[in-house]
Amino acid sequence: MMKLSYSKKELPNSAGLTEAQFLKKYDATAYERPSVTVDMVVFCVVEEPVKNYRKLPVKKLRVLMVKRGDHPYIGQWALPGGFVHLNENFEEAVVRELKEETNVGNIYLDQLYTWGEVDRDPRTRVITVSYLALIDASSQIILGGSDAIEAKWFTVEMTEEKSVKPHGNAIRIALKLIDDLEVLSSVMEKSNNVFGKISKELLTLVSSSGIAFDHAKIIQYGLEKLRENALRSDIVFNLMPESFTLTELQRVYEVILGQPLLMANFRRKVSHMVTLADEVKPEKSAGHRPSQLYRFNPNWKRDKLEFEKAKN
Amino acid sequence: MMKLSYSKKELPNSAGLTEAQFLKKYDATAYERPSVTVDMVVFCVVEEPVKNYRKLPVKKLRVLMVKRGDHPYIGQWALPGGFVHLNENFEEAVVRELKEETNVGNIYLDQLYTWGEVDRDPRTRVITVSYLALIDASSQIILGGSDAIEAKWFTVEMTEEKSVKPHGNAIRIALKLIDDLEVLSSVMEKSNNVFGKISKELLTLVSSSGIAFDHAKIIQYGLEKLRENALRSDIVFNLMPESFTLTELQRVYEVILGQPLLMANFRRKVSHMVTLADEVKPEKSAGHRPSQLYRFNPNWKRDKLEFEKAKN
DNA sequence: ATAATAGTGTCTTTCAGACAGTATAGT
DNA sequence: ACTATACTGTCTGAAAGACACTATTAT
Repeated sequence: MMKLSYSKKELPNSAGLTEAQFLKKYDATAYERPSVTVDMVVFCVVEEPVKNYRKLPVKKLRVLMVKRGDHPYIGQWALPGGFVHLNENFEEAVVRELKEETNVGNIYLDQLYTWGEVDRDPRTRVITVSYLALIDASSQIILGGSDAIEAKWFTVEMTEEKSVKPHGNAIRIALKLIDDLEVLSSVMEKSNNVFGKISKELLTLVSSSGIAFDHAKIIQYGLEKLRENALRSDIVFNLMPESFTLTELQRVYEVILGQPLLMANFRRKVSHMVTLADEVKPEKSAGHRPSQLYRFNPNWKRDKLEFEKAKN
Repeated sequence: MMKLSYSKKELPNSAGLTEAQFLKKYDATAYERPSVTVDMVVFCVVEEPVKNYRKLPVKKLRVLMVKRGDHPYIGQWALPGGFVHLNENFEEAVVRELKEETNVGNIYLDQLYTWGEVDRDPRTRVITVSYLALIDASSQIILGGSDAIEAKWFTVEMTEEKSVKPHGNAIRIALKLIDDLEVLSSVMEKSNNVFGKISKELLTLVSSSGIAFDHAKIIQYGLEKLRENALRSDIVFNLMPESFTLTELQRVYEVILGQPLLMANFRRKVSHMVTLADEVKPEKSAGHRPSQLYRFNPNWKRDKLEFEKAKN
């Protein structure tokens, strides 16, 4: 190894500059640079009452959308989000933007994907770091923050359907965002494109009505990740209130996964992630056996390990 | 609903501008903007010969690194990558940068994570979209592309170790990048931080020797994702040559997962993803039963479905 | 009694883990 | 014969799926 007569910090570059000199001279505006934003896919699950007084309310998955007040896509609905300031981290930007539109504080955040297609915004090159946010519907959000921004929740419905294509098969995905007043919709197509021996999943936007930019794709991606992680982790509990019945929990899983689950098996699966709250759900005129309330056990992984150790 | 006298495109905003007028006036430089780069974690698996003539060569996981010729971190090793041009997509930038340093063409790419901490680069705010790239070692790469950039492969070794902390437990991760001439190393810590009821995994850099920026974290993240996906998908085949023996395939899985696998079970697991190549591995003085060659079957998912249908 | 939800027990099927056993080459 | 890799068969136990059965409440 070469013997250094400089300390690391003083090592000069090919122009003879030390690091301190180099940084002083560095021109951050030498190249044209893209805009960077964060967008949030904020999900929550709410109950919709049902006519039959004995039946349980139906759970619906909702996503938060914001009405665009300016070009481009003026009047259409977009994901909440905004530009990342130079002196803030992504998650700080997410929290700040969310505060401007809602009063949400401490929420679950997870980075989803970064969208950078050249033409995705007609104004200029805009790169969007998207985040999945999950909130508990009982901590009711007051929409409309400091700005006079129009924001509301839409019920999410997504259906998939195989479509036969000349070059291999594809899946057609229909996304509907439903509200008392309007229905937004989008059709996407997921195809398996093969480059040489490498096959890659490609999601393309076929049509979009009322949903701005490529935000339908971002919602689809967010829901897909939520589905994948629902069975592998405990993130679903971020959608639950402090205490809940196991049936309520099951309905939340079902609305995320888009399919019914068998009660006995579901309870076996989640049993080690919850603890009995030792209370019964207070219901007026339930007309059926009262249900136990449970809480999420944040230490379930450790507890499970100890339980299995004790068994052997 | 309000009746519109304008078509959507002609709808004026609050300043009375149509979309065309708005876009013409739009000043893309109004706000200060960050730099955006792509960085690639390029893995391959190579064989290291062994003294005993009968024993099989040992597989090693390698990652491609580039020597920094300028400040900051001059003389240290960094992931290959570079600035994203305004008129190119991320993957185009990745392919372009990879061409400048190697002669690699058609390779597997998958977006990993976007790193945006304010202080991660001393020059200015730099946001990095990281990509996982897998290449087959037999398609031998010639290092050093158009530029006179010094690039080479380092063997990756990562060990994890529990460390007890006052606030909950943490995992200490030691990363070593090994080469004939030098050893780079880094220590990281993965902790479970709890904010309210939300618990979040946090990876922090404890120390880094010879590895520039936060690139040790990016390598760790890339290897973690590779491990997770190795068992769930077929991406490992992107590390394999056209034809291979099942033992070779198993060794590649083992070096990724960092643990030995039982042969019989492994073969059961991968059997439906490969097809017999109807050849035997040409070996000089093997001293053991010759092994069959297999190829990856890109249609294994469809074939598996049909096979299960036929059974019922 | 009825209809609704709440909750448990258990059979079956599937799949991962462990391991014993056989096959085939070169020295 | 020995030793190395190559490959198969099968036992076992854990987990997932399916479903029957019991419990409790208001009307």
